[in-house]
Amino acid sequence: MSSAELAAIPEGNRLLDSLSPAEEADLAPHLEQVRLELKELLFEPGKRIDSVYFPLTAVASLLNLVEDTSGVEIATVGNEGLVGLSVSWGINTFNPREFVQVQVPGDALVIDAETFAAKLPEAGELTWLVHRYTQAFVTQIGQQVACNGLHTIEERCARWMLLTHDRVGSDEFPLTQEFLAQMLGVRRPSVTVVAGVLQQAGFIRFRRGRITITDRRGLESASCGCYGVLREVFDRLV
Amino acid sequence: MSSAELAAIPEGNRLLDSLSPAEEADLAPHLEQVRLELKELLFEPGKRIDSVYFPLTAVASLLNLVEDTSGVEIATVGNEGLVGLSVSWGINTFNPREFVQVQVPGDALVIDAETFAAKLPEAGELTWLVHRYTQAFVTQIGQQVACNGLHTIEERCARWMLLTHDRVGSDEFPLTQEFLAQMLGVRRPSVTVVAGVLQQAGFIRFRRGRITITDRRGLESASCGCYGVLREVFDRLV
DNA sequence: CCCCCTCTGTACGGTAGCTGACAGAAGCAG
DNA sequence: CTGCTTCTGTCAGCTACCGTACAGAGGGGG
Repeated sequence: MSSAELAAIPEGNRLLDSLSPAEEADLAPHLEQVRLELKELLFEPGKRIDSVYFPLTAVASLLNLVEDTSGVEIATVGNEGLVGLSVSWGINTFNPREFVQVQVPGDALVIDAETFAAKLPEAGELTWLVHRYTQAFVTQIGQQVACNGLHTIEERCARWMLLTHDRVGSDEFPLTQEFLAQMLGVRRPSVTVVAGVLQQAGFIRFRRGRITITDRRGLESASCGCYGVLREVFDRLV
Repeated sequence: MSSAELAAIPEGNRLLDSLSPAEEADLAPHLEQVRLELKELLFEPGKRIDSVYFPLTAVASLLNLVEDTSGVEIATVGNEGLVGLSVSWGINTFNPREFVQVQVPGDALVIDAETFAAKLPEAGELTWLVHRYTQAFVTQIGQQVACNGLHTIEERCARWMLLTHDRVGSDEFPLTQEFLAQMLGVRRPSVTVVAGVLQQAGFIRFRRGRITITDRRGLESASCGCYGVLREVFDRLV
């Protein structure tokens, strides 16, 4: 990390953007802007959590290691949230069966975990913000439980693309079918098939590791209701 | 509710049992013992949370309303935890798409939500307890995400029975196949089939709305690894 | 320019679980 | 005992998805 301190917090993270000037000024000196690269691991199973990340344009996934799989997605975090939430309830060691990986490269703000934890008991805006995000985060995972059990791969693919699209703020971003298959916990050829359907319908375009969203509305119609639910939760709570 | 105040906290809830005598004495006057009946709703979608429950022998489920389903299970809470956790992060209105239902009738301790919330900022044992349980709770849901997507109905049935068995402290408890099917988000006949297999193997016995666990070890072998993971998490954190 | 590697498309047999429908059995109420 | 309700068992056909395998196609590096 460089030691360049920030005088003001760059815009882009929806949580931090809603801080008052006073709290922003208080926090800014402890934040630092970094670039997160594709597939970079932010937290690894059982390791110490020493930083908390607020994504600006990057998107990361919380993944669960199950048996032989290379990780099923539990939740995604982008500009609406933060990575390392458990610090807020005093847990500084990462879950031994989970890890966090960058899915879409981009920028993020970083703060030292202990510094962050020390700010929370003051019960200011930041604390309330984190509490609201906690609620949104737990709701997101809960929805994911239902979605994974009930909905088709096509619906879930669409949902995933929409959620990511909302967070990167660009119609095109890197994504391989292999990667998406891992997130959803399904076979890669299954993704190829449904991606073909969605592409045929004109909703998306896949091109060797990059996806372009060409028709959001269409994609929404192909998705299960979970997308709408999650979107609404984040709009309400963040 | 009766207004009978408790001088000491009855044993049975693993969280409360680990409090020191001093903190126990502090909390006891605010707790009250109640009986929770089968299928009773503790929290309903979008309603105010005015009590927090610490199950003794009862077990409750957090359920997600998805479209037309009558609720898919997100998490179960028994004597290892508490119901109404979001109060600890300042959220007093229940999620508009979730509710909590009693699955296995039994006793619980109740405390007024505001009284409970007021105790937390003191950062004593109780707070730390709640924080550890928060971590366990989030981990449980995360595991459920992976489990729902990857494992067979038979494995998930076994996992569910084992988790419940751990919490009720009795080999027999009420359970219909219809109910279990709803929890897992599958059809009832599918449950009948796998229940038949498990019964044939001598692990359980179903008798018109009641189940008896006859061979835990066997049941563990039929379950997916998720049971072991969750068990380990609760033992470590609670 | 060519090679190679990664990513994507496709195919075939197999199976878990679904839809829908119905029949039997256990227990309760009269 | 009789009847009704609730719970459990079973079946036949169907679909989504899996396991596995292989063939093409885009694109960067030499």
